[in-house]
Amino acid sequence: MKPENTDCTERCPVLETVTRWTRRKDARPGEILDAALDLFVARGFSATKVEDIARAAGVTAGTIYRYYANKEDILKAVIRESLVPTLQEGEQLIAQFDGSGPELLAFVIRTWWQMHGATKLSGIPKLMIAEASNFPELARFHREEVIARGENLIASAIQFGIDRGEFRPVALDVAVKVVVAPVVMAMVWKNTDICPGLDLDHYLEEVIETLIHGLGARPGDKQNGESEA
Amino acid sequence: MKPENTDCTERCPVLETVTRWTRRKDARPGEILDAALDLFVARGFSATKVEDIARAAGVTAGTIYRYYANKEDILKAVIRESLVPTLQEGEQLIAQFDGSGPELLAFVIRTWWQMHGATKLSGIPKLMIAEASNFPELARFHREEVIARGENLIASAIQFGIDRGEFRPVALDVAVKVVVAPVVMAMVWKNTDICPGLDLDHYLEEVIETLIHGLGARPGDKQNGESEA
DNA sequence: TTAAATTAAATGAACGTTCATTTATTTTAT
DNA sequence: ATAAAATAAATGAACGTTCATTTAATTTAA
Repeated sequence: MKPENTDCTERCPVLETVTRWTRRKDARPGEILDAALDLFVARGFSATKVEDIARAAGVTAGTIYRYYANKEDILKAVIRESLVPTLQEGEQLIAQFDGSGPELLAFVIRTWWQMHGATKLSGIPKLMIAEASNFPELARFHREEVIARGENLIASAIQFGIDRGEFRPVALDVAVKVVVAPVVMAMVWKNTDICPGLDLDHYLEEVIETLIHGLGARPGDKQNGESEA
Repeated sequence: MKPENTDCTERCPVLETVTRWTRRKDARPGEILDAALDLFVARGFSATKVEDIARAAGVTAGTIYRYYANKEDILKAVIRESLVPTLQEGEQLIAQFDGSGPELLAFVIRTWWQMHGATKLSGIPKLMIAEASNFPELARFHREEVIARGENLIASAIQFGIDRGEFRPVALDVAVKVVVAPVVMAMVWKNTDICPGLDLDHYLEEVIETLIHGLGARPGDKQNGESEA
């Protein structure tokens, strides 16, 4: 009986030949990023050790430096490969959507939650909030690659509703934050035990309800572009 | 001409005698907490070195351990001494308030912002979001001493509006989060450069407007406690 | 045989905490 | 009052870890 295979690095099927490890140049990066996302989300960027990522990915710390220049580079890659693609997908979904402004806004929030909130990606906002000030280059990357595009997406949905007279003519940059804030907080709460018992789905539906009626056009509203009375 | 007094620790007036330091048993703790809050907020808990706090407070690292058992204890003291008292103050203000439900909600949010958002204390939510999972005891302390009391405060304001028929009968625990989220995010944004150009006061007024109308009672609402039709 | 992939060990800086020692202040005894 | 004695504040160096990154040695695959 063989000893338990506790720290064998191979994951691919190995039949007869007992090799200590196998060369898997193409599979490594993905496995490293998978492990890194899990750990970054659970413990934060600083608190995650490169060696932990390595162990979770079935390699040694040294190996990681063959694929990524440094720890920051790992997180950038995680964002680039797993988060950014979903934004493109989201942009397409919105372009195809057919319905009212309020319906579009609800759709955007629910889709956002399905694609991020309900997945491991929900941990990234907390990560960036926590580490942005200590890793400015990381913050810049995230702002340009993720936030800017995500907010454009929300902005277009709100503008759509304003144009149809269903939302009041709020300042777009501010309104975007009003929509973004409760959703981002939901992701933060999901990845912290700050709010143990909260039913996030219930919360989100209430957010949608509140936003749609809170942003809704009202009798006395002046039209977009009009000057003060 | 004397050499510049670069690292002299004394802050009290010293006339002739050049002393390396003075004993200031009663002044030290406050100065240490002041410095600690600044640094914790700016850099996060983990990233703040005890020696940095010491230097900023005009003492040495060793001195800090005369007053606080460890780094976590410093943060607890900061919260206990600077944040918790403002909650008591807030509770009183609300008890005295005279006005409608929507007016009370707006008052609570503006007061909260004046007392926390506009001060250094605004950095604490970011701090807790960032470190809660790595310092469970700190998280528990914050949840019990700060969050629980703060949410009771919000809850009572919303309940007041529901009782007067001005707000619709939302689930209280969820509604509290709907109110809390955009304010907490404002504090987070204020302490990160995630949203560089945002006008937070404008944002907050829009949040208030949106919440009041979003939570507002509407013709078809069933009364609190009624069963489904 | 060789080059690329991977490991394992080494490096060096950082940091929370401890503690022996120094120094300022307070108390005591005269 | 005063000076010696006692107390307690504060220092600063050192310890013991931890951890990102580097380097050298090994293993694999072609």
